[in-house]
Amino acid sequence: MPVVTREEASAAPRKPAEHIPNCVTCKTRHLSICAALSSPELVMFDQLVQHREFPPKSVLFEQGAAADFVFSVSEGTIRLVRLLSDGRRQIVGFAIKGDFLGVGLESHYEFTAEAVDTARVCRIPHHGFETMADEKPHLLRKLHEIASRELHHSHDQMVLLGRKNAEERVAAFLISHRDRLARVSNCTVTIPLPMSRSDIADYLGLTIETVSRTISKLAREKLIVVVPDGVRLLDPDRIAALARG
Amino acid sequence: MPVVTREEASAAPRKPAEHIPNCVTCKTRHLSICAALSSPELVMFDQLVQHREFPPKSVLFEQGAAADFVFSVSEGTIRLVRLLSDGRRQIVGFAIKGDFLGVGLESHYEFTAEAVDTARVCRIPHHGFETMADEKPHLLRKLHEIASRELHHSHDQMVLLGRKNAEERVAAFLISHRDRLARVSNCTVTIPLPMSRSDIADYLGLTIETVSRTISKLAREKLIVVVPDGVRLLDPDRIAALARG
DNA sequence: CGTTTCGTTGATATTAATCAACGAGCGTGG
DNA sequence: CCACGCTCGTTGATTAATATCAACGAAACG
Repeated sequence: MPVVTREEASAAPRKPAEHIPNCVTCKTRHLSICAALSSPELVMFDQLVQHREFPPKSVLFEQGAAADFVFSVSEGTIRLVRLLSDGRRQIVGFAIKGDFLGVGLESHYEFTAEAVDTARVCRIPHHGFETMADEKPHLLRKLHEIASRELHHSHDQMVLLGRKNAEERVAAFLISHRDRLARVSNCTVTIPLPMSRSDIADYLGLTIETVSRTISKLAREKLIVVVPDGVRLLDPDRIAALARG
Repeated sequence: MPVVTREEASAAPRKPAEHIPNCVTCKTRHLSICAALSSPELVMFDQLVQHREFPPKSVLFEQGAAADFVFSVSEGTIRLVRLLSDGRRQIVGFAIKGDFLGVGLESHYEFTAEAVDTARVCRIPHHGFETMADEKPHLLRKLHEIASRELHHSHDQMVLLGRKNAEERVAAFLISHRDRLARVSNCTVTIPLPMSRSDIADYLGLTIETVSRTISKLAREKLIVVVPDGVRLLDPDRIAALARG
């Protein structure tokens, strides 16, 4: 089964040509790891950073490969994928603007990261970043805060996967995704969903069909409206209540 | 339904009377957070530490409560519990000797911790510990390593909960638990399981009955033998293969 | 020594998975 | 430009895995 064409799946990231991005003038700075850095540190950081654009379906890095880079996401959506040998897939997270990849500073990536839509990232050589973290405790502290937040979120996800039914899972996904988007944009009730039903299913431990049916059910009950590439929450409170379980 | 008697559920920890534990002479030191500390730092650490013993079913701390202490486990097994409002329960982890609780340095505990059997812990006031971490980057670095390892493990658990069947879940639990025990004791094929079937079920996102049936099935297939308060692996390799999925 | 808890096993129910079909949208190439 | 193939999402019918309900024996406990 041919899944992707050579062009779109090319692992080679594109360098954006238009204008030169800069850490100091970066608008997503305060949302990202860079919020921990002072102005002079930002200048230093800027020396390390490589700006890259990954087209849809391209791979940022592969599970098990040497973790030569860490990443800060500037734009787009990235799925974080774990595979079983027989093809079963679990998505352990979606990274969006402001998110950091490689927070564990591990020597090898523990999941594969694939662009869902066009993703722009700051790519930082692992070694340089780690050196900087070792020299600047407040950066390490920020890194630890990020890891702690992710650990907390992964516990939420364990509750979801272990104990919630399909409807609760989908509702929880919508609310959690909305909350994350709200932090980095002005999204409130209309939630863009660039990822496929298959991605959502593999994130929620369900099948495509169950996700589709559940979304249809929520729509039938007038809790949401399905819009192109997303959903709109008609009754966010009741969705949130459902999500809680 | 009276679950526990006043005596055993009393939240008040006991102070061990026999001999005075000491961080410098502590035998589990190299397994724990303390591995990051130098000798003089250990002395300093010892000033902060309160040694406490928690009887079975007693609560170390409650989800949502102010995180006044962090903990290092010296002995015993502790279950880390998340509850839904309707009583559904998800155990997000079991802490054993060498494990650290409160790794996120969060202001409020994000789960409840309950002793499964008699648990001995080093309890450290949050504030003092955090101050020390802020002053000693290598301690913070160690903390971050621990958090990263836990994050990795929680991703494994997401794969388990989202995509593995009952047999794979039980096998994975046995192998993972064995590996953790092996790091801190000489356990290899006979795995002590102080936690109840109910605990295992709530950890694996299954019911008591399914856990029981699955263990019986593995025993019937001569992959394990059920022993009092544990199991013995007859064919660790095949169990491990099952666990992988 | 009764009572309760725990683990096990059996019978049945239920949820979500699987199998299947179909239409819309999209890109490709005739 | 249109036809074709492909992917994607949706919906329906059926199956399968696990949950639920129920009963029981053994061990633990007061």
